[in-house]
Amino acid sequence: MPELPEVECIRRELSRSLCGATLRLLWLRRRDIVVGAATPRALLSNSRVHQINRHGKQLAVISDSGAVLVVRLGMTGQMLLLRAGEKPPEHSHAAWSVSYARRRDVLVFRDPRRFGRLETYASADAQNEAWNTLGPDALTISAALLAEALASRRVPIKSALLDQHLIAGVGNIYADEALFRARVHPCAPTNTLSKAMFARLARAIRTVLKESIACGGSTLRDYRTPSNERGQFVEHHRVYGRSGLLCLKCGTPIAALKVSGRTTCYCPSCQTREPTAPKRGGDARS
DNA sequence: CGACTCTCCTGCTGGC
DNA sequence: TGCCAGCAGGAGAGTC
Repeated sequence: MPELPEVECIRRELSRSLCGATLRLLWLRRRDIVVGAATPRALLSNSRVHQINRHGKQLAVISDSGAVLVVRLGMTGQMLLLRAGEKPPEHSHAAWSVSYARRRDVLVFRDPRRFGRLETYASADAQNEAWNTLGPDALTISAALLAEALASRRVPIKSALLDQHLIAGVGNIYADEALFRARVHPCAPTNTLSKAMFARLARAIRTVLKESIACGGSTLRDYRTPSNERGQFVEHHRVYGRSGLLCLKCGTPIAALKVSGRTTCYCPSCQTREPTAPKRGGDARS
């Protein structure tokens, strides 16, 4: 499922392919995936792509006309670039022709499970207003910002990390991976985390997201880049999807439980529920 | 407001 | 071999 690293990989590839090109809406097979006006104009038909931005897991395609199309991929959403004439795969809901200087391609929004959405905005201001309800972007989150966003919550830290209004971009995979790297138990109440724990967690979130981007993201099953490539970061997962296997650090079997209804994998030995007791001579180094 | 639970969706998996 | 329940999960809506 696309989380921040996957969406960032998609953004980079789409930026290379679409910026400066003109889109034309070819078809919209399902009106119900569109939030807002679903007119060709709102869907950027006959608009030139100026820029593609990302915040958290969302993409914003900014057009020269001022209209903005926000793409939310949900669990199984894909933005695919097909050659003209290539048959769009099943569950493709919208398609645009992409005019370049010399060739044409087809951009397709595909989403089998249909948790994804296309949101249309008449202006960048309207779109910014929507993004302002999201928390700070996880890729550059600082310890201070993370603590500020979360510290007053009493829910398990894992639940807080999944709430896009608190911090944007972390989903189930990277929440588990970051908590493991920060040695924080997923059920630890957020308001009991020490300053040192928030510092480790912020660093772990940035690191794991950057490493995943460098690997092209994590493909469990559905995720593909616009040119249909799989991401390779699954091979670097330390806890997610490793329930019952041994912790790579200490050899304890990785455990699984449910937090906020989400499968959560963690190492019962490496990840502590309580702040580390300060050692003689000061708090543990991060 | 915060914290839960429910709901939307399809495709894969495991049990019988 | 075939059927079906169960599960996966992002995020908004609804409830308390």
